[in-house]
Amino acid sequence: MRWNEIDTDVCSVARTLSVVGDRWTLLILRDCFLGIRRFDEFQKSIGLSRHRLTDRLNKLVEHGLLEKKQYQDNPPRSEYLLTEKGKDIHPVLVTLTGWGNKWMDDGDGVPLLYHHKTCGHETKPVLSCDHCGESIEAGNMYVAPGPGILEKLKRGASPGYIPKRLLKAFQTKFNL
Amino acid sequence: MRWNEIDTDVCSVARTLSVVGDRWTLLILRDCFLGIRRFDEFQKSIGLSRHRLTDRLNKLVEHGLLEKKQYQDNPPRSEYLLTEKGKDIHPVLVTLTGWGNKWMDDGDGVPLLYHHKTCGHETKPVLSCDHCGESIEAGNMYVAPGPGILEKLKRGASPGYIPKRLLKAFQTKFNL
DNA sequence: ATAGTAGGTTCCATTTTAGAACTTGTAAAG
DNA sequence: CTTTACAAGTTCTAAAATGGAACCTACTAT
Repeated sequence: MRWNEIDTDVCSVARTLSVVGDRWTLLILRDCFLGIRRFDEFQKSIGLSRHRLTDRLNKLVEHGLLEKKQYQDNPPRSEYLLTEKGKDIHPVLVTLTGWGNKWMDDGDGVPLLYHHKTCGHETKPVLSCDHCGESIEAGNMYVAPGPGILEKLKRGASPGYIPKRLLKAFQTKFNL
Repeated sequence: MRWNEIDTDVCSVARTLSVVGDRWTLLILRDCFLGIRRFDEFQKSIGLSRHRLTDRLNKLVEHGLLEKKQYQDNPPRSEYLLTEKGKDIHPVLVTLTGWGNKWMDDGDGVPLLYHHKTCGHETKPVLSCDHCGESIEAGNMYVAPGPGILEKLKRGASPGYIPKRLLKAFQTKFNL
């Protein structure tokens, strides 16, 4: 399978990765959250080739995570700004950072610390349930088929990535 | 810059991506959380070439996110199990899923829904502060230099990705 | 007149990847 | 006792993606 086919997978992880799942793209978005907006700033900050950067920025604009805005006419110069869709990537960067802070320390300690304006303290963001507020971990949650999968199952197509035993459980439970 | 150099970057996002930031690796981990353990299951589920799969699984074992465990001797057959370090990737997958659910719907609705065992309800996990419990968003948090960056600044090296204005703010605030 | 800045594009050598075929060892089916 | 299937890889080759350097354009400052 080619990478550019995974955006049609019936999986939100795969679909998200089809947009941000290549080398560099998440680093570009990291930079955006740190206030970087211009081509050369991205290039110096990240160190990828100008060639790739052009391509990645264009893709992010195409996908609607960044907006390209001309800030002067002559010569034409533009900057790249996060859209609502782009800003929504923030939790992904926060969880990636959390893992790196915990598992990829090089001995000098955590590179950057987060502070929460609301309470004024240093913070290690954790996932919690939007319903009850309690913490969400791999062990206290489970997945159920959503409309996206049920729709495909009804049409006879089964999303390949769902393990057989899970699929059977779904079929039994939902009479498919 | 080559991709395999980014693990030395003074940034937890970059360091994390040096492990899970290529095509396929996060899909392999997604499968692990769905209960997949064996080579052929991964291959059928994800559809990447066997060649790549071998390589990715080996890297995940090398980095300590998966453990390779022989479950029969003759012929030798093994399965890949999540370690503690691997299980800690869960929040990353959850936030990626959240973004995909919101922004990459193909019209059929959300593929998979999360349920929270603790409260019994469907849940959309959100990030919250481990100190006060209130929500964490891009707008109500900020970054400060941690020991990892301060250490490098004292040695005269400045992590390239920090924007100049942010670096200056750090230097003023911390007398560097 | 020369150098610098900003935002690219073009070219080529190198690296990475996909896909198919092949391997090894066992067990089950005809 | 020969073929087929399964599991987990390995090997090979063509195609695609990438990094790095050089080039281009249109100003501005020295």
